[in-house]
Amino acid sequence: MYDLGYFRNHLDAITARLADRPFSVDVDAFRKLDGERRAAVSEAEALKAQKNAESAEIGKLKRAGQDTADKQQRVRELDELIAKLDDRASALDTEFRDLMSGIPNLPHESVPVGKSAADNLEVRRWGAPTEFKFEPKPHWDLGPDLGILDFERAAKITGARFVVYMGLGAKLERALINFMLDVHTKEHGYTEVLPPFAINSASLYCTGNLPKFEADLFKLQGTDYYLAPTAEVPVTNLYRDEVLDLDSLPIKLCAYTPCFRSEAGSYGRDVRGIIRQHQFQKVELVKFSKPEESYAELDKLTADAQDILERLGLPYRTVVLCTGDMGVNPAKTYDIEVWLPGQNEYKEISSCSNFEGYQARRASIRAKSGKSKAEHVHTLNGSGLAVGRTWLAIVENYQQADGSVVVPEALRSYMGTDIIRGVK
RNA sequence: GGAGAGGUGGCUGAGUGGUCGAAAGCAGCGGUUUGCUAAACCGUCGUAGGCCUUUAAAGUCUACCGGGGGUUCGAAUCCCCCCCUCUCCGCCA
Repeated sequence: MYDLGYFRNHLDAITARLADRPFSVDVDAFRKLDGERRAAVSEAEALKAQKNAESAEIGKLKRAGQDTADKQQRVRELDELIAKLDDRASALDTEFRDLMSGIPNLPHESVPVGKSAADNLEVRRWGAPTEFKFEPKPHWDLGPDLGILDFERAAKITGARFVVYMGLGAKLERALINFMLDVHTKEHGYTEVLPPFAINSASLYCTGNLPKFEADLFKLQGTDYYLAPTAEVPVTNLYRDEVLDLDSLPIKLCAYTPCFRSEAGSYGRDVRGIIRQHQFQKVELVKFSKPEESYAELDKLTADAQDILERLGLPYRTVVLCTGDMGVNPAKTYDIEVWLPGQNEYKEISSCSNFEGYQARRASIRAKSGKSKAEHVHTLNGSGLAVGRTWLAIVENYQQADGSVVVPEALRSYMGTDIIRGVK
């Protein structure tokens, strides 16, 4: 959501930059609707002012003991007129809001122009793709062979795109969660949050998941609650409708949650293994920043996520998403892609974004210090990391010729073992 | 699930039909006083939208006292529904 005054006054520049996404702002429709809406509001408000004045008059006359029947009748008639104008004004206002909330965020000036993932800009590469003296297997073979992943039973108890982790597989997931939370809280300065996993529609609206992406969510029947698609939603909404102390910024939070996504529209993509599931675990990083510091904070947040991969010895690269590949809500996004030998490619394991004031305006998250007027903060978030994808990256990168998996040094104290062998 | 009490500005809290966008206090901001600090005193201090204006400010209007509907010429105040918080009872990991 844009600031209306800013949007009006920078219409040409905004329209030009959004064309890079590509998104075409219907400028004529905007101007027309904005004009009609303002005219309708003015008209209705003028009548309301008249009505309020007459009502006050009636009060005075009554206290003076005079008859006011005529005046009351006139206000009643005025009221009918106002009701009609109000209906029109609010209909136009709703239409206008829908138009505005459908306009994607303005890409930051540092975001490269491009059409697809092929145009993303690589900004960092760490390590080299793992080399093997044998043919590496994908995790969907390694996992079941080791008895640590069970797709068939997951399909039985729930359905497709769910998985059961068994034994050391379950423990590896838990170890990763604890490892990530420990590094972020003890060394990167984040405060741990454990939010509700079910969230209401207002929260989803503020982060931009609703109304546009309702189809991607699981809704709890008979309630206004949805299963969280990411901890970004509950954690960003922590300070919805609040005025924070500017001096307390940046606020740095991290949260472990399961994430639930219906994956509507992704049929046929990543169908094998645990790359794309209806439920996956994630440790999320969220920041509330001063506007002037938000890009420095984005770089730090991205570095915090990369640090996890480096400690685990997993090769990765980081790209800036180009205008054509980024989501509608962020102003800038870094994707961190981990090397997966089983697929022979780099695959997204974290997405770190600066939303600037786009979410904060929807959610009314502001900050002030003493003399300053409350201003909207900038919100940022990124995966730190997607646990399931980290799990499979370890299994694939640390696999041995005999099918066992070496546990990365950093996880051994959490795992209580340095190797995962088959239980059969 | 049952019974009761509540939800008012950044915070605390008064306000049961018109003079209420809302007392008072705290915090903040500007100032006076003052070796410094503290204190005291004076002033100021909500948000959004419309009009006016080149913009902003100022001015003015509209809306907002948990959310939605209703009664009334007029609602923070009365009525209905919902949400949330607290207390007690029941149930329960």
